[in-house]
Amino acid sequence: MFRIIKQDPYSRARLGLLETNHGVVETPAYTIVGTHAEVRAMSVGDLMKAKTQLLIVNTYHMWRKLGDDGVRNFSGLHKAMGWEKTIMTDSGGFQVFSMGAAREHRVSKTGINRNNNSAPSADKSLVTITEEGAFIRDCGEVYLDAEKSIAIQERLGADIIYAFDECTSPYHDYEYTKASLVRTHRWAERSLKAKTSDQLLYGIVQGGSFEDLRKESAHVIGSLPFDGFGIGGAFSDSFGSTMTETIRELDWVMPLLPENKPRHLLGIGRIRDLFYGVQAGIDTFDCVVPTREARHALLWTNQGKVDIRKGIYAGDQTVLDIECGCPVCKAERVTKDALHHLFKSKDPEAGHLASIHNVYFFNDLMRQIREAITKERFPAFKETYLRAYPL
RNA sequence: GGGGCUGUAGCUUAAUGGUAAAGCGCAAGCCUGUCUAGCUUGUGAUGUUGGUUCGAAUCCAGCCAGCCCUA
Repeated sequence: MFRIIKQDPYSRARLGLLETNHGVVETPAYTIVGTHAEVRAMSVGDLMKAKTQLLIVNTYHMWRKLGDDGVRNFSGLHKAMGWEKTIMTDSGGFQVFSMGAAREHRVSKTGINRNNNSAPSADKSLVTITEEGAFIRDCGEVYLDAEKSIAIQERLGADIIYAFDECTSPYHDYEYTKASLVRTHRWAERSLKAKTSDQLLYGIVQGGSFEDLRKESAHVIGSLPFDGFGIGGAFSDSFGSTMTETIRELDWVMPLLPENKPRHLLGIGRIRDLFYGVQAGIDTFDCVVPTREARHALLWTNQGKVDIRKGIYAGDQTVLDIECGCPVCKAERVTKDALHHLFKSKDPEAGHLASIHNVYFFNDLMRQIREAITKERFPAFKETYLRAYPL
């Protein structure tokens, strides 16, 4: 289970050990996203070398990929992936959002989607949500609900699984958000009831950006016999910009959740987010940013964020990040020039090397945060780091 | 020396005599429980001088440049 081994005297941050069926996760920790049971552009060996402790796989996508029969006969994620450490699966609730309200409202996880030039037909919601569950038009209509999600997640066999929830959009009004919240709470109880395995089941707190709903959700979900809690929702803002919304929501929610159980911030994880999340008492994070941005040539380094495609890096024979201990920077000493040209020529090795670097960078940042908490200098570390790296 | 071919953006190519397009490059931005190893925006050209025409990248002539053939 979960053990808090040190409480930060200056904030709600804590150092913990999350014991799962596949190893112990030192928290605060980063979760790398491997949607279809593989982290794009990375092998299991790469993930190990990049100090990865745990992965998250997506239930909806695995279900769609394998089919009902494939799920029934599935050998389990650990075996299928060759990954012996901790794995969590998302419930599929977020896909209901991203294919539904997110599409219709043209929003992403953290705000208005500026990349909204898609054809009008692409903006129609593909989802119909009822009290029972969600109907999704995805190459024919499919149906997902709490019992189904839990059944699939049990077959997938991750160490940590999530209750089926509905994620709301920042453009949903109070009325809708409240109705959705009540439904998510009923789905949470159904998820608990449906589970027959010894997997750890996390409940998900929703409530949008409404204080009373967030608090109500934290109270209701927090009092159910879950093994841990996810903080979900699409935020109308991220820590990265004005850092008002999400941090405010965490301040409402976190004090109401049981202290001794792990908390996971779903889908959030840029650098600022991590510091403010840890400070608020978050134990684990997951986010596609390290891997997706790596494939999009955006590298997070100790010297700041680098878009390695830019022309100034052509001919730059210095190592990507001289202060980085990752295999790409330290062992292979890959230069900015080399990475630049790999990206320019669309060589698959570009995304591969970039992913190793970014994943290592985020995992190592979490290690430094744990070390700072151990030494009781988390606030100072946070201030120093964010001053040098205001992203 | 003679003959031929070709000259459009930094590059590679479009454009029945009728608003000079595109890809790459370059530049700026975006990505947060992955339908995205991707997306958006911007930059920038008819070798040159004349002629024909209401109108020329396009037709004609001279010049310039490159390539080919030939003495």
